[in-house]
Amino acid sequence: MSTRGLTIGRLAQSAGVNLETVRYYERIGLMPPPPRTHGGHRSYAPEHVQRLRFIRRSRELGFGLDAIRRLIALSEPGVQACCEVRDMARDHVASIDARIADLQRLRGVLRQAAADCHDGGTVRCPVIEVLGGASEPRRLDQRS
Amino acid sequence: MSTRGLTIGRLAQSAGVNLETVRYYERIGLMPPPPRTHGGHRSYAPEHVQRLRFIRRSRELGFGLDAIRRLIALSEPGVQACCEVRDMARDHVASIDARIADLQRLRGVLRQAAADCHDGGTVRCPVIEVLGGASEPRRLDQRS
DNA sequence: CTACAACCCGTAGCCACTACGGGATCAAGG
DNA sequence: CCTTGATCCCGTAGTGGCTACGGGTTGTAG
Repeated sequence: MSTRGLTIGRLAQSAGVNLETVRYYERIGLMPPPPRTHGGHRSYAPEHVQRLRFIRRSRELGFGLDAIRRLIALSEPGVQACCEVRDMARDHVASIDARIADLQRLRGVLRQAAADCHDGGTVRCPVIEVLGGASEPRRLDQRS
Repeated sequence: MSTRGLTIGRLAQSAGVNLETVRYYERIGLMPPPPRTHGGHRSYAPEHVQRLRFIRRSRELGFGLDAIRRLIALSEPGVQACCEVRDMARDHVASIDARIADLQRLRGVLRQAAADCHDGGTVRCPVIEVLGGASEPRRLDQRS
């Protein structure tokens, strides 16, 4: 056969994604199961590259896989869903704003503590003091 | 016994941490295994509250559990390790800065795309266009 | 036809928890 | 003393988004 498709490795490479990740996306239904060769190897068409790039770019922009699933559905041709997509983008911007604000607060506290440590003039380490200090209960999120 | 310690529930409550999380911290060696009552229930002393608060506060400030382990070791009385602690704080500030910069970039792209969507004058959805577009390979991190 | 790369699949690991289930224990009230 | 109900015990599995491993099969270039 002359016009056979891309192997999973080439697909992954041309979309800039790990090979194992492609299989993972297929398992969770984010990439469609492609046709197989006689021997069972996956054989992809150029549309698959498009789709995988779309997913990667969306991930880069911070969307979760569920959101990406929705974005894919909304971007199907024939679906007039620009407003919904725009709203998702706006919501996401808002959550990014919140994350940034959060990080800036942490940054402030830590920088100050590290700065106080400047010339070792204090008896106790100011950073440790900050860590030991009390604070309002605040929910921890799952990031490091 | 009159002066018996706190139950795990009270400890968790007074440090503002989930009860299951305390047991998790013990499993991974972040909290020491406390004495037990006759019937096998954990019995904590006030120092444990201190330590758990330290951990929670460090988590809030974005340190990972391994880093916290190091911070705890460095904050033991008698250890003169203020500089190392300060360096850890500085490193952490740097990584927070990187994350903020990253998020601000995403934010810019998304906001622009959402703004272009303003009055539906375009044929295709600008947000979808952005998601479909190419970009430099960039490592994805594990956050949503 | 033989090497060897690339693929197959299932499973387990990562982080930092959180949740569940079925049983034991504790403290207070009757 | 006995019951009741809250709390605790432990082990295990699930979360998100991958990544890695191992042992076997297939595809392809020389």
